[in-house]
Amino acid sequence: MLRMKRVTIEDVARQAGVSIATVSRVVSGSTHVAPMTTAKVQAAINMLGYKPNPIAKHLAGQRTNTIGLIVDEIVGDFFQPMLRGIEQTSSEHGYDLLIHSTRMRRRSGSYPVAEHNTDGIIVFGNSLPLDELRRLYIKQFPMVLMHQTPPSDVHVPCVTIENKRSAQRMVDYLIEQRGYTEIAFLRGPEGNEDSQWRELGFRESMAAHGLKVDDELIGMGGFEEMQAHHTVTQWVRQGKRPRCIFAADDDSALGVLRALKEAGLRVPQDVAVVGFDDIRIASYLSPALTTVRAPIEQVSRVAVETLIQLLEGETPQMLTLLPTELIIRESCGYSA
Amino acid sequence: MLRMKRVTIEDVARQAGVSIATVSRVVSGSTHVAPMTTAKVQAAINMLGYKPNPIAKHLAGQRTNTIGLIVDEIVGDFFQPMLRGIEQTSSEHGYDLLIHSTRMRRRSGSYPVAEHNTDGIIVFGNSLPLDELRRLYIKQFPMVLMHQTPPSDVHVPCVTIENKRSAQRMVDYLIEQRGYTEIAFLRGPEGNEDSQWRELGFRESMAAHGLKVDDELIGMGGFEEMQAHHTVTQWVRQGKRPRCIFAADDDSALGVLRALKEAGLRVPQDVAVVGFDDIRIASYLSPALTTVRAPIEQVSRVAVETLIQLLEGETPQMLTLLPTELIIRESCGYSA
DNA sequence: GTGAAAGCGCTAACAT
DNA sequence: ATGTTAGCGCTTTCAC
Repeated sequence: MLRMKRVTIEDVARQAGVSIATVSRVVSGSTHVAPMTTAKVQAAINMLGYKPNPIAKHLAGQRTNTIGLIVDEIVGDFFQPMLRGIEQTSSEHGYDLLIHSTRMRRRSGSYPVAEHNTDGIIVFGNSLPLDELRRLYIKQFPMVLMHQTPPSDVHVPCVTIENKRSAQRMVDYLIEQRGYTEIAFLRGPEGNEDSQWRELGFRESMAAHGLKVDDELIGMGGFEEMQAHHTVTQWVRQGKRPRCIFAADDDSALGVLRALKEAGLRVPQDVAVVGFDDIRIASYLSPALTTVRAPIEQVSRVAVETLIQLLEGETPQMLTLLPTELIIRESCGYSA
Repeated sequence: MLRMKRVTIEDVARQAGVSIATVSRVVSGSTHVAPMTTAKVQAAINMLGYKPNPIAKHLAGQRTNTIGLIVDEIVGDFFQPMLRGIEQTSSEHGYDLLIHSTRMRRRSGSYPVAEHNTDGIIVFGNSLPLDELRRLYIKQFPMVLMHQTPPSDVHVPCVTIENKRSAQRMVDYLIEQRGYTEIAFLRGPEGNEDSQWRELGFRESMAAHGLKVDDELIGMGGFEEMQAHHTVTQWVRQGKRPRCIFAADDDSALGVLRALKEAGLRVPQDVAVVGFDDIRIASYLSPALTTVRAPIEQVSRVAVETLIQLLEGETPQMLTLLPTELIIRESCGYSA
């Protein structure tokens, strides 16, 4: 495809009767330029409709003015608010956004979004393998992690939510306000950090109330409707029937609800169910799902702001934990 | 932030004892290079860990290897499958993805994602004002429209779904299979093209069956729960009670369902409701929502492929209409 | 305050 | 088959 001839800095310089250096100065505002000269240059710029070419700027200036976002997979209710926060904040700060999903690809061993085309990146969860993370860290390439803390030898800022404390508060509520003593927990995927913290919060609350955690009632939910459904169906078949099930995320809570319904058990009368995330469906279910609302968009915003601090040479906070909100609805036994 | 000294093409050339041109040839594979030389260069590349700098490549080569996506707002259930399709397809073809939302911004009158940093763009809906669309078109800048046909003077490929035909089929079903004769229609936002085609399909089906469309029963849904709720609530207050309501999208169908419930009307016994899109919630509602499933991810894939054809100088299809699927659930009166 | 000129890292003629 | 070199459009010393 042929590209039309662009208006370059030279055209402007010629038109204004100055050198390209002066035009550059006027455009960037880096050095003082005589008011008259500035006016002439501005006039030429407007007349010609000059737009600086960012690519050339990047080559010369050694920066791209672009932020990269690396995610595992573009999927789930989680994704949209996350991207929204990142895009908006980047844009507000004048950065472009390059996005890349690492799922299913790994062409030639190198990642298409990294130091060569961005000034810094935001890494969601464990979308980047540890060795790549280390490589970038050693190179001192600016990056911020979201929803995943870095390994101890990688000293990079991290923004996430108060997983442990939230789970703890939820379980406190279930025990203290609803009077449940037998609570099952449905884990997220193997190694998922969010899930680990939530489980820890669950266990600490149970312990703090002098309640025993029955290991038979710690199951796999996989942050997935299907897996959770399977686990709970098995429980029911084996005669295990906890009074309450805490699913580590709302998607698995969906599976729990379906499994209970199929087993002829009523929610919340027979079994109470709570989730985590407050996905959109949560409030539309009947009974509506009690859950924890995570400020996903806010996490994104803070992540971008943290990265920009890094880019500007400031020293950002290394760990940011954003607070959540308990959303009490009918599925836990509450009624208005 | 200081950047480490990069390994450049010159370092490789020196190390391999050849010229930079030869290195460039080996890397790009553009011209035949003697096997021995190739081997030497490869060895040097590996040894030094050389990575070509895309920015320099872009400046010199006049292309960015990047596709831009322009959307209005990052919001809704629609967004995630759309982006997913675009990201995957771009990536599969070796393109990076730059994304920009035009909502709420318009810094310095120029758009941050356009001809200066991409080889071509995909424009969703009417996220780009007409004058900008024209400007790019006149410049012959490669672009493809999604879910919106271009104005007649802008000859650009467009990919969308069979809106009219789908609506028609839905209404055919409602009339022929369910026996409804009085059907209301809830429009999308003013000027939204999807909605216009859907309304047309609705009207044609009604006409084809010799049924009158009552203009009092054409209301505003705005592709939004709130607006739809408001409209239907007004209808009920005014004693209008259509036997069936066709909401132009599922979000508005949600508002319809809520309004009817609040008015004490049963779905589908008193009023049947159908939507369009098949958002995730649709199947979880009770009654589950009858709707039209749109192949959103597929539209994205085709849009990217079309753009790439354009970039490669081929002549793509100018209009692609992807078929949909009727999803019949309980809200229209169907029972298994 | 402003101009000249040296890069930034690479591609693509043009030579050889 | 390979080397030489002129850009790509801009930023940034370094002089004047």
